Amino acid sequence: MSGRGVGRQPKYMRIATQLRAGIEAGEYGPGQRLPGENDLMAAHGVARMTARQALAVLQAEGIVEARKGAGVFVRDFRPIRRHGIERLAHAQWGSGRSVWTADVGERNLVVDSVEVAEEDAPAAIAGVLALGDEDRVCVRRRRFVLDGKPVLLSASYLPAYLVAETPITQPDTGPGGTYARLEELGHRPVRFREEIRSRMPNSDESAQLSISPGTPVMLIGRTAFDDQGRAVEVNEMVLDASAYVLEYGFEA
Amino acid sequence: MSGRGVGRQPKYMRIATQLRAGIEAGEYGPGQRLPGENDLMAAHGVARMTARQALAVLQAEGIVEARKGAGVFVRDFRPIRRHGIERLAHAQWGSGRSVWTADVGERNLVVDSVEVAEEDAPAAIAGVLALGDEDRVCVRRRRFVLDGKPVLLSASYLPAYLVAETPITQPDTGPGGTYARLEELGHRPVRFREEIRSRMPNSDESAQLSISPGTPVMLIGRTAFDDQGRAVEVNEMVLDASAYVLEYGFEA
DNA sequence: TAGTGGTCTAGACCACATT
DNA sequence: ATGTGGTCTAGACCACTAC
Repeated sequence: MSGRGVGRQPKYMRIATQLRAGIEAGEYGPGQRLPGENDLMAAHGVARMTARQALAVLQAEGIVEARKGAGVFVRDFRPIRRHGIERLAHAQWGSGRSVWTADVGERNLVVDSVEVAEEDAPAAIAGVLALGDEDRVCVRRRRFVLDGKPVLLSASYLPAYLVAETPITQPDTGPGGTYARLEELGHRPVRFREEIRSRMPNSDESAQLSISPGTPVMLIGRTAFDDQGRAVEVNEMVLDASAYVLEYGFEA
Repeated sequence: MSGRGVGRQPKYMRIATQLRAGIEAGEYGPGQRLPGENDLMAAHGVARMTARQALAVLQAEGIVEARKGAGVFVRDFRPIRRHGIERLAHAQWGSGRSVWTADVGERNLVVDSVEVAEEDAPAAIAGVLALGDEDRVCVRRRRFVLDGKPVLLSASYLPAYLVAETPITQPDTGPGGTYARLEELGHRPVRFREEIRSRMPNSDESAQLSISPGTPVMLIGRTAFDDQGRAVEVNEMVLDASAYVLEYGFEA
């Protein structure tokens, strides 16, 4: 081999850096095709694996997307804004609107699939909801699709004995959704806590959200409390991080 | 080659899946070493590149960390909790405490480096702060280190003409920090907006936070408004996502 | 059909960390 | 000194996409 010690940097990294610069300079715009493996082999006189490695760097950074049989393309981002606080104001769900219409502006965010089940409570959930070992939970799993692309998985956990025989155990919870039903049950949510983390998706999340390599997920864990200070719902959400900006506004 | 069509899955993926299962089953605990490239080659009868690819999958998922010359190890996570709202309550900075002491509990989060400069405003910042083309900004760049590991980069932008000749242009802003000084200038922050995104780090962020492969960053963009509704500060933060949980609590 | 990215082999040398 | 992961070559066959 020749001159690896010279550049101080691995070849694949130099190639990746050069391509990245081209993208940032607008030489390759969003949606456009980059030089492929064969192009890079010829242009830089390297083996296929080395060219692949360079492209893999950009994929891992999430700025580029490989399409089998077609090429490698610059990714485009159009995240939607999720208002963490206003969207849960009582006026929103008190008036019969879906909590999800406030989010998206002109774009089309819809529920793709709903699945309701009664299950044993995972330990972490049971702890938050203050359930006993025997208590079960009602789980509402939903997937949301934006313009045809799945962007959000949601699993809502509620104490089974609390919501039994109510529309909450049905796919369609009726006007105002789960929170309006909880209010009718005497457990109006008055306080919320949201916890946000981020990590790379596991293979399951990756498949369900068809997440491209190099894209993390954001995890929102929301707990709803009634006026007794009692946790009545835990909602675990998994978001495609490239599709979302979360916003929180508050007073000092 | 033999039998790739049989398993329906690539070899490296089968190997990765098996290792992942071992980790989830506790067979390899946090901090423990996984079978290395040579082990996997022998155990599965594959070439080095294939074994590498399997380990690369787990690295990209952020659940495993390679240490050159030593081996591949299961990562350990101990995120710290950042309270997005209580921490900015007036009582916190009004009484002369640092905004950063409320966060961390027993652990040791300290400022590693401070850099203050007057610069031209980036377009996006200028827009939020409603600056003209000629206006400049005071930029306060800081890096925070938790138990020896850098976890947070912060860049605070303020209109230069507003903070000129004040302690805000000094590395040490005095008791209560920037917000206490803004209050003395008649621009007490009364409202905040935080926007949260997540993506993979660029090479600069990766280096400054020494982020391991497969770990995203969270970006918090905070805007502070005074009682005139005027934006007086924009703070752009980059967090190591494996080190943080963000928390927001609010009323319905 | 031609070209693309995806997987895989069987070698090699290197810098590095631990023993 | 040994073993580890990191880089790289030069081949190969495959499935897929676009024409």
